[in-house]
Amino acid sequence: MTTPKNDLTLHCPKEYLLKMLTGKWKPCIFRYAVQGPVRFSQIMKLLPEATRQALTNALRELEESGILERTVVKLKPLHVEYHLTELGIEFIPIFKAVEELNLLPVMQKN
Amino acid sequence: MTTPKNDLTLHCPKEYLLKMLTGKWKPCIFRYAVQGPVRFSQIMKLLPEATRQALTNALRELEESGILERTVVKLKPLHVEYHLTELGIEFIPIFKAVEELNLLPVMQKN
DNA sequence: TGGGGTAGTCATAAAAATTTGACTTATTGT
DNA sequence: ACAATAAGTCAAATTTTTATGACTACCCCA
Repeated sequence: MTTPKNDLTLHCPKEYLLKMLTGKWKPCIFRYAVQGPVRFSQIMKLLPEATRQALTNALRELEESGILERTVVKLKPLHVEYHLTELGIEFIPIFKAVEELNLLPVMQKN
Repeated sequence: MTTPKNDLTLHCPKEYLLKMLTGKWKPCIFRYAVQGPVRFSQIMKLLPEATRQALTNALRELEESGILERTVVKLKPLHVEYHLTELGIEFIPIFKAVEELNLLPVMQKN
């Protein structure tokens, strides 16, 4: 997401933000990050079906969107931590709104 | 979206819903539909960059997700109308949450 | 000096989404 | 009967996204 390929900003600047949270793994990662800082290895365990590549892509995009920040933690076993930025925190209500949906009619289809 | 290829339901049932609203044009169409029923031709005028095909795809997916309903209006010039279903109405708060984001830090990047 | 852990990168392949351009169907106005 | 409008469909090409598998870099401990 260096320069958004499918740039919705012209027509719908706000929907463009919705796009920032989409992709196969970004929503999941976002929700983990809401709980507190997460490590790369943690995410891999939480999402065993995702490949390293897929996760680094998702994380880079979340970074470039300004939603997550990556920091190297110089401790014990040196590791990397991802945490929500101020902008990222502003996205939380969107997920709150998703949480409050009545899923039943949808889930029954599957 | 016959059967979702990238099925997030296993890990994140709710994010799967977010996916229902994404794609290049679905968010835009959804927002028009929130204002009231919209016709195919109207949407084409509102989104001149989208092709017919792209719009029919998006509309079919929104239908299959149970968000929009398609009805043929037997009047004047016979036409087709898309309007939000009950489930669709439940999605409105998600967009409300998007509306309330502080966009400035993001928009300045572009 | 050599593992083991953590966090990646890189090139390539496969799959999914989107675009292109031509063609279709039904209804209506003249 | 003819053309126009509204709402499409279809096959093929292109673009974007995601997956695969091999390889790298850094630090720490024994």
